[in-house]
Amino acid sequence: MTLSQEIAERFRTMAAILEIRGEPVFKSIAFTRVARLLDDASIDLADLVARDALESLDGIGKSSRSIIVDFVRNGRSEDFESLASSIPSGLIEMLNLPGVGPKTIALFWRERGIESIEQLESALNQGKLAGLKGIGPKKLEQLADSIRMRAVAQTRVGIGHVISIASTLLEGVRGFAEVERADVAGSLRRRRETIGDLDILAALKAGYDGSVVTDRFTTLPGVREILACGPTKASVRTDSNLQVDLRVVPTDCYGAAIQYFTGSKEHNVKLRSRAIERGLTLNEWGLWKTTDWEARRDTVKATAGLGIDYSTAVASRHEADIYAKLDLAFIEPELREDRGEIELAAQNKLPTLVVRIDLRGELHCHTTASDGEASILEMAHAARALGLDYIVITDHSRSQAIARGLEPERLLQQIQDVRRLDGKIPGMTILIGSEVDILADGSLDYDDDILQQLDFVVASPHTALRQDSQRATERLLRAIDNPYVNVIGHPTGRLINQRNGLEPEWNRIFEAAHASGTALEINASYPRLDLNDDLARAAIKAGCTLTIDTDAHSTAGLGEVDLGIAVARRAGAEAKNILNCGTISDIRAWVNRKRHR
DNA sequence: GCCGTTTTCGGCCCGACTGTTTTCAGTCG
Repeated sequence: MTLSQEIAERFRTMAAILEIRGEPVFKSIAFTRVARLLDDASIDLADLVARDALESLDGIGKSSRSIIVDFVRNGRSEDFESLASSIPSGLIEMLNLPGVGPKTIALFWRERGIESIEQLESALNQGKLAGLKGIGPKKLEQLADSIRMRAVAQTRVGIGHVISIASTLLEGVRGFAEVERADVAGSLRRRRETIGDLDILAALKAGYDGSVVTDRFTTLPGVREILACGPTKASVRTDSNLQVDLRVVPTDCYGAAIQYFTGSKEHNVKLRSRAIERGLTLNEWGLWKTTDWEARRDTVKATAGLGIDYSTAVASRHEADIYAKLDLAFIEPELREDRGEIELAAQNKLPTLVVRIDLRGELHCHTTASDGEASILEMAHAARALGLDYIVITDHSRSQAIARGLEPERLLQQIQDVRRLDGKIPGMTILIGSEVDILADGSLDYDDDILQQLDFVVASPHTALRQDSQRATERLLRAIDNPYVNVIGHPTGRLINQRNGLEPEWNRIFEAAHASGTALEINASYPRLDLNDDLARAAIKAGCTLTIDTDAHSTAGLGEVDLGIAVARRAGAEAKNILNCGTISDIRAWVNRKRHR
């Protein structure tokens, strides 16, 4: 975690405290906003503080600036500490309990002296919560459930696990006779790397009752528990403990609804402010002239949106119309995080995001020579069948003994094999490379006289992934400095929800990679997705070139690139930012330029 | 707490569902 991200956590804590203290919500919103700003991997906090330029960031004012400066200069902040000591620290954790919010926490604390989840649990067991205003038998039952479930409920699930569950449920909903169409919304549609809960949106055919759809949804296979079920919304928990929300809307406002339920929340908040500036109101039913909407609001509430005439809406049926009528270019779901995309859309300066067909080659994959399942030729054929023009064979280097990493002699033999096979498949160029280990000290697993015989070199860290930031920085810088290294493979070594991987000083890494002509990989295999979206975004901002590689260990693996594309799109990447969206000549030029610099 | 081609004060997005209520507060996204 960088210093900036650590300070972001402090601001989140302060926001939580303000909520529990019952301060005006806008204070905690402001602190949460500062936290989001500080999460951005590309900001150089030390530099901003040194230049006294913090307040140039939209959302940071006097108070926040002073707190940040204190943390950066002294490692602590009196403002933070006095706020933190104003409530017991155990209260903050209670916010994680589903169904428990700041008001409830404050009530328990004030009326019953409860200061932690543990105390809440024992008070519950001893019946001490009975008689509190607004707390009835159902609420007590829900509390007990929340406490029991808290360990599992806290973690967001990796996108690789959610996708198959989502497609099964989506297929189920699409099968209902009353449903015109259905899609995934929420963070899965935005392709975030982890998913809190799954959102599905269904369009109801004219003349049908939404309750029929939500009721039937709760009986789909895999549904374990029903959390809520009304005429327009149902919430369930699956056998795999994933919460799934279904929303049912009339077809006439499907576009507004999919926009609304795709989020992110922050993106939508800003969009609605933009609507207000134009005398409009934006909600899940449509974009309306505010006066029109106010005349309809009561009807909508009474009929769940079925009793209104959508032809008077400024936009409702098509998602693209919502953006167009707000004078914005269409914003792809992957960009909807309020990271500047609305401002870019207003100036028609959004990036043209990379798409799968932009990819022309694979730069990182394995064969039976190390731990892959297919031969060189089988991999090359499969790549050609996917429409690719070139493939680089990059088996593991010798230190990866467990993956049958190649000793220099076997690598030299493989060079001969590839030279012999290249040209056998029309339209496909086969290159010989290696995924060479970056050892803990930054030295490489092969000598330069071996590396210089290869067409392309991926250098990756596989071990010593817990080393401190300074050593990690020196390690990666040393690898980047090697003239034969063309891309750093899965630069952090992280695995989603399993390990954090290396946390070097990214500004130095990006600068060196850019200056030396070394690409940085977005490894598309789950659970790697490494670099992640934030770091990839910062890398592009720093002028770096990226690759999108499958790291395939089988012919099927070569096709599993979509999550990597998604990461690149979330980073705002265009084809020109991605090395393997170039031709084979571009790849050779990339290699030669670094060797002769 | 932050911000300003309507504002340096007065706003700050919007609605669904639940539970405990006789009309609404709290939570959630």
